[in-house]
Amino acid sequence: MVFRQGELTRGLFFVQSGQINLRRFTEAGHVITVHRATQGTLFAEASLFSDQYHCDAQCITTSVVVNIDKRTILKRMSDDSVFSQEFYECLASQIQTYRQTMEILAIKSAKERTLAAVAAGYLTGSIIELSSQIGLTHEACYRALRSQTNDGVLVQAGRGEYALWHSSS
Amino acid sequence: MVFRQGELTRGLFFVQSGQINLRRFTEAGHVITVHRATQGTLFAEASLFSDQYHCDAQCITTSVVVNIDKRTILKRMSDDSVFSQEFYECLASQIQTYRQTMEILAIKSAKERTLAAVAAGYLTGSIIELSSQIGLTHEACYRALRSQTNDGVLVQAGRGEYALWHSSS
DNA sequence: GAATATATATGATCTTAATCATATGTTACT
DNA sequence: AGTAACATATGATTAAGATCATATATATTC
Repeated sequence: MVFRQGELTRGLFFVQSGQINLRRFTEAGHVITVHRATQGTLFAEASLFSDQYHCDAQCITTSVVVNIDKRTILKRMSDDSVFSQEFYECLASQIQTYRQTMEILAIKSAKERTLAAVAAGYLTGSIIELSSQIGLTHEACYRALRSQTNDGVLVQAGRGEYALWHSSS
Repeated sequence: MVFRQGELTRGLFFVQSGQINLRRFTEAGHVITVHRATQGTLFAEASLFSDQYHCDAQCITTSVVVNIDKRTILKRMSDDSVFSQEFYECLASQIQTYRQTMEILAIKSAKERTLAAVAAGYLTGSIIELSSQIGLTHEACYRALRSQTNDGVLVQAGRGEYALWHSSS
């Protein structure tokens, strides 16, 4: 557990190795995966401008993360313009990721939604993980993958591994 | 067509009126709608940090967009640390907005999802608009609003206007 | 002011994914 | 090797929302 929802922010984090799930618990008891931080990326950037973390950060594999102190980074951002710019880049790419996830979530059909998620490269971990990211039960996800495989749109590379079918090129 | 995937970036855009679809073509030939930019919002923020646009931007209605020059904004960001910080906050708050929307989208029940959206202040325009934002048909949305009103959780302020019921405080 | 378009609203039916159930394959631990 | 825990996978049933249909209220246009 890197941090918990409601804890006072102590800055953002860099993933040196492993994967970290950012999950938020709603008052209705729902668990939603807000983001999955992967090796070489930052997470909790928005914490710079809020006092409390608004989600849980939990390692899903053995991970090494580096905590980047809040005040230190705010100071460096005003001093070092190159550093500052690279930081924006990072935020902008997160926005793109969220937008894409939302577009995928907007797809009604489970079959099509699952395909879109696989096409967008969301199936890196387990299928259960994928299903929570795209708002489906894992059963519906399995069925969608099977169905797309039967249709020849996806190919099953192994147990729990699916990829887009590349027609002859 | 505002810009195409692969074109050299010339900055970001502000939507004065209309709607613009951002679409990406995957290597397998699939089309993914990454974002639909609406009136009063920015899009292609990430273009500041890359040489080429990585998606198509196509108007879906007659639209007026304002191009904000890339070098101008980058220069100002390195010169003016206050502007820079405000821009950063703008991106960070966009991320939080997306997270909230995703949280609402993650609610399975139409009734609960609609309530959450109203509670979060999403019902500013028409109910049809709300329904498209939260991934429901407008019929399901009307029914959810009626049901929550019957339960006394919402009150109907007028035709197409609903608000949270405030118990005595 | 009449005609047209659009938003609100609700009923009936149908499709789909959730839920519940069960089986098997894989990994981790002892 | 045996067991526990978990992921993958699929079948059966159920519940929920989509779809189709219709009615009315409001807004817009000529």
